[in-house]
Amino acid sequence: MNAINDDFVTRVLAVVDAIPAGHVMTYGDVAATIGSRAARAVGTVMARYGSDVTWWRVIRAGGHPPVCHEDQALEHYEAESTPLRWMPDGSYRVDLKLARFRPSA
DNA sequence: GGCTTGACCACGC
DNA sequence: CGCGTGGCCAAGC
Repeated sequence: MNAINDDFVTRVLAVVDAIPAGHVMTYGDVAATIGSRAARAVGTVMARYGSDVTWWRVIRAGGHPPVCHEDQALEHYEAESTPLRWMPDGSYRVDLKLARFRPSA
């Protein structure tokens, strides 16, 4: 589209920033949205530049947020009313069926 | 130039 | 989506 977003990192940040409150996207979906399959690269970018975006709206395909940030993300999910699914062993996961945001639709 | 790392995904059990 | 294995892609050295 534009030359202002020709950086891989900038595209990821733009997609994440486009996710509305209460919705989440998987790394693979973000990668596919920018026209790539580099789900891992998306995560790496988030780890470096995620401080400037709503990184908690980007999770894995299993519905589990970053291993070192699950408690941080949880507080954001409660604040954004994101649908959560609590597991019997005390853990939780985002309800992808309800919270998964699709830019294609 | 190539090798290693990484907030991953799809598939099989 | 419980767990383990292989593979794709991009950035850093």
